[in-house]
Amino acid sequence: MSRTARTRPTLEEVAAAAGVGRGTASRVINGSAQVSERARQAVEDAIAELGYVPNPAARTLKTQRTDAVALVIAESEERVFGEPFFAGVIRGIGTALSQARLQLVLLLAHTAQRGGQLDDYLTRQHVDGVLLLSLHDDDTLPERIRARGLPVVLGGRATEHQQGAFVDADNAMGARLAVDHLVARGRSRIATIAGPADMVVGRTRHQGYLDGLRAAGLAADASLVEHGDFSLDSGEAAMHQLLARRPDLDAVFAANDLMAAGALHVLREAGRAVPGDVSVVGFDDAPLAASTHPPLTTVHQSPDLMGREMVALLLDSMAHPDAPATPRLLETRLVVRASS
Amino acid sequence: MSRTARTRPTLEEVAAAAGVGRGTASRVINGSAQVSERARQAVEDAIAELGYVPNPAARTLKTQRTDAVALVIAESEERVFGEPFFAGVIRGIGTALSQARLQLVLLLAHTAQRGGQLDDYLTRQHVDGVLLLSLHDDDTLPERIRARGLPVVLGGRATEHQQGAFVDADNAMGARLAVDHLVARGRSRIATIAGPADMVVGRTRHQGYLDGLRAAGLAADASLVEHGDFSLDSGEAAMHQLLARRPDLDAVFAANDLMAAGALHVLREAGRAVPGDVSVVGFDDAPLAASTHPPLTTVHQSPDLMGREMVALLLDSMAHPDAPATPRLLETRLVVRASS
DNA sequence: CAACGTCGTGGGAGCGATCCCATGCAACCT
DNA sequence: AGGTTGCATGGGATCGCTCCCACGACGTTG
Repeated sequence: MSRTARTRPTLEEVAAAAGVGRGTASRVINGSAQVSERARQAVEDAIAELGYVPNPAARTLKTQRTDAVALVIAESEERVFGEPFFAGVIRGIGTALSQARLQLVLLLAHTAQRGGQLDDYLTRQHVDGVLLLSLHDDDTLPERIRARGLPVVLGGRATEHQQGAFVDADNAMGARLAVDHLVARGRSRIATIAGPADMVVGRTRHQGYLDGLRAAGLAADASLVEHGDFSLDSGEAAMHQLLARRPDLDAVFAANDLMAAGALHVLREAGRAVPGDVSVVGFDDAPLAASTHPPLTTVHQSPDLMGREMVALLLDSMAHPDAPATPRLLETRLVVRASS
Repeated sequence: MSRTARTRPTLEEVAAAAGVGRGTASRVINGSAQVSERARQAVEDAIAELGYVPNPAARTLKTQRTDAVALVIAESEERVFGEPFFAGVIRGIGTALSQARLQLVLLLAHTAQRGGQLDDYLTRQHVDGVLLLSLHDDDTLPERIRARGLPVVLGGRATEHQQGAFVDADNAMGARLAVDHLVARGRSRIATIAGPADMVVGRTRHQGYLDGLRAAGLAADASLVEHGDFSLDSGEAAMHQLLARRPDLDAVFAANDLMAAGALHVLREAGRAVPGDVSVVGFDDAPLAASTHPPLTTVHQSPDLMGREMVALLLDSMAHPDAPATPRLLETRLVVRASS
């Protein structure tokens, strides 16, 4: 523990201390069955005694595995941090990777380096696999990485027809649940504050909203649709528009909680009782959903699980490089609070 | 570019293709001056031709440098993500490290692994230096790492008398600026919604508040002090308390923007005009500060800069292992908006 | 013109692990 | 008793790089 250990001990020294050969010591460390109990004990004692830690560089050089995985986050999407949802995903990733004893190398992809520096880095020489979070529609990065023979898993889809392995929340079904719930509450003039039309999440949740209306036999009405950009401000602005256009609306489904919170403000200022006059449902089940006034009914999705599933998928493709990529849609569920 | 490159080329092959020896090729790659123009050109051409990327494991094994830096985030403080401030710090760290061509290894320290796994990882064998974000008061991790001979830099202080290298915002001066500003606006019954008393940030900003009062010749009054936990809710609760206790207050300094936003809500509901009756100043200059009603006057600090300074300090101690650690306090400045 | 730097160069040694092969030994079978 | 199997073992070769030393060619100097 408190030895000055200027230079770390090598496997050779451990073997010597244990009175065995290098090969046997290596076998103990890598958990081979072909070792006598006596030798195993001696080696383990020596390891503890000397405070031995295997040198990962030497191991990588020989095995051609790095035991590291890259998490790439596009700079333009750096809001990724700062959003509780992505924070949760990263946490899930971290947990799952550390259980698998893999290192997490964080790559914040600056526009400058996207050219080639990033691509050069994403090689078997540096990492065994790649996780990608939140890409643009047109990004060819996944294909480029795959072309280099590295397994990739995306968090969220970049397009509706995403190729390869990805993990995404079942956004359409989530939105559908929200609308079903509003219908069950007897609402019939259900407005939506949709996300940006140029983002898959936005489009998919909007589609789920439409599906829900159709299933309930309600007509889709463009005057009940307003788009926001997932920010609180945009939620407020959209709610103003909707109220002006359709003062008779009796429910609002917002594509995320932040916009729903904005809607709540505006409804309150406009003197509409929630949920008396208007029911409001959000999406995400973000921390703030529990502390709005009134607390927000919302569609729950689990960021932590998303991160863990991304890692699970990646481990799969690392183990079976030629198996076909299996996307995974994560279940959502409705959390009913006081706003509906 | 599009070659199938099943196995990456080695330095040996580059040298052969360029018609030079391994040594010369290595010199070109590492920018040695002792190379003829002709040889340099030949090697560079061969590198481009073959798509050569040096094998970092081999390099590390030989040089004993990893060219990687760990960023350790304590799990209990995982809110770190999800907060715009820390998101900015991480971004600054990422930028600075990539400019220095260092890799960022993210370690989310789970309580389980804190025991020894984490300690074992933090060795010269794995990383060249360590960045620590947001520790608990009693954490001995920095000392343990330093004992292993690894440079460490903290972001934020764990105690008032923090040993070693750290970067922190000048919180006391920032709070002082806020109070000075309120005094200049003619306010004299200045309340504060302070942070938790068991956090250095909370204590330091509170101290700055007291300093400001003293400088203005105003008496510190316990009835004008309420503590929150940096959340919006706690800001609202604190504001209720303050109003009940001191209906005559004419200004509030909140230790962060979120609590200030909570205070704004409560003041508005209580019918106090801001800034007519009460001036409000926050701390952080978080994104939300610009979109409160009214927009919030606040103390600006730059998370991005904090991240970059942490890296600068770390690079320093990596270059001069025996130089004394120099902490760095970052300037803050007041951003005056409509709330004061 | 011999002696001596200087400069560019090639290639050996070695970093610390893993893998594999050859070996020794005990146990089991005929 | 002799042969065969099986298991635990030690150590050589190897991964791809950097460092260092030795060497030849050239220019400078006494």
